[in-house]
Amino acid sequence: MKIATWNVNSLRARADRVEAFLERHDIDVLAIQETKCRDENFPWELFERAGYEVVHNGTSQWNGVAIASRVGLSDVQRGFPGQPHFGKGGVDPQEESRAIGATVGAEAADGVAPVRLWSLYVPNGRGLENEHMGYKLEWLRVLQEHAAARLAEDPDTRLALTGDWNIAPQDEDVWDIELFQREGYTHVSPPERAAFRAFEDAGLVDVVRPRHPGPGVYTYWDYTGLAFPKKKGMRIDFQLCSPALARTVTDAWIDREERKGKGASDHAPVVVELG
DNA sequence: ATGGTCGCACGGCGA
Repeated sequence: MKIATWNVNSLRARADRVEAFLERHDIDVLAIQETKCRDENFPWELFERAGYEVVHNGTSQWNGVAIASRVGLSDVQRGFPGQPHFGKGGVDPQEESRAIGATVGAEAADGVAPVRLWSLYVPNGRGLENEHMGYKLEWLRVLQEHAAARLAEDPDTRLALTGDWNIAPQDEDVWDIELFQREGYTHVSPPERAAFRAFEDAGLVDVVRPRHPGPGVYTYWDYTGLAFPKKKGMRIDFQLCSPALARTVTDAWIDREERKGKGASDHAPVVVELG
């Protein structure tokens, strides 16, 4: 079973690319971030045509997460328990469309057991002193508690937290760490990295890094300033797997080719294969 | 080349 996660930066703008990606790599399950649409604008027919069930959490033109599967899709959760809300200046806090969970793989033809999968779009943080940063850290804290509790109640759980984490956990995960530290950039700050490490401390495993160690291995390149050809990228998209699931991973990789050419998302898909 | 990159509510904001 092949599971991919991909921040598509608008599903409608990327519809042809998404369809071609699913076919090219024979993807069974796709966790999508930044659909950038509400349900009424969601391209349902794309997935129907391609033979996938799909579920979506999209409440505005921002954010939006989805899971598409051709091997079963059940027990959908829109948002995780206690997911923090955000309102500018604390006014009218809303739950943003940044998380959707579902069980996939119950109908896997290869006999692979079901997986509890989350498609996550972690808040950006925007600046070290910005109110979005506190929101980001709290959002991650509650998500980590949820994942750790699931692992504690069932150490054999097959859980995957996938998506755009908006954190570069290691110095080698950005093209110039000295620049990032000098300028006080987000994504590399100690509190953000501690928030990410807490997931690893709970037992979740980045199954891609051991197979594709850095430096220079990225999942995101800014649209501006020719960042992609200049190799100025960041590794911020991850598939974190519970120990029981990580043990069954047979391959994992980043589809850097997908970042090439006209009409690419600024993120590359991250693919994991389970045996 | 006085810009520079995309996406979304068409235009200022988010990344």
